[in-house]
Amino acid sequence: MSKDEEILEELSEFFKAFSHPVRLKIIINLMEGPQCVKNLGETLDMSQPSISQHLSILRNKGIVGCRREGSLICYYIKDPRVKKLYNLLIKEEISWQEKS
Amino acid sequence: MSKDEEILEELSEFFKAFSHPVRLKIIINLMEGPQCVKNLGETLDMSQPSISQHLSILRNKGIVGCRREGSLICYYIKDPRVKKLYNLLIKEEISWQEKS
DNA sequence: TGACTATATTTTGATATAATAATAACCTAA
DNA sequence: TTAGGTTATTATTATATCAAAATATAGTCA
Repeated sequence: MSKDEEILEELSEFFKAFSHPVRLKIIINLMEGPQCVKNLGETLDMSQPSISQHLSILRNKGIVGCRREGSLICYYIKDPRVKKLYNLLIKEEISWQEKS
Repeated sequence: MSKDEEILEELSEFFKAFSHPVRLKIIINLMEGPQCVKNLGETLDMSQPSISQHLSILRNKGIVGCRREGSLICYYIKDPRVKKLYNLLIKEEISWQEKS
């Protein structure tokens, strides 16, 4: 695969991370700060395995990172492009998320 | 479906448009100006039905629009978010596309 | 009208993704 | 070490997406 094709592959994989409403929700939540899986599950009212699966997709793409904190595992936004994308296109659409 | 969920659905569908390398290529080409299907097919070296299928996906999401010009059908970027996204995240990655 | 060019749609089979349930792994604290 | 809480993985099934081929549609021009 040529260098150019690799770039397009990587970019399309990046966007694929945002192409599922649940993953969008997760990313939006993490934009407010690191969160443990348990909190995410409660906030989003979803089953633990489902959250965990979507987190593993985001992790494999390098979109998020995680660290253990005691008995919890904390996820955070890792890819700097996420913040840019969030500010440019996502933030303005999700008025319900606005923090004063 | 709640209003919020609809917004997330729409956003994720938008990003899904960018989650395939061929569609990225098409979008990048259209960012340089409207193109007919034939030109796209030649530029990207792909079969006509394949181009046409991806174009129809982009059309259904409102990402691109098209108009007939004589015997050709011309596609163009329609969704204003595309330009923002292109300038923010795509342009800088695709050095091979640079126009002097 | 008929032939030709350009584009779209449909169908099929292969592959990827998704949701759910079940289970495993890992930490902490008693 | 055992129990309980937290997270990850696996397996299964359903669904969606993809590529390729075949076919259909629509416009143009002789």
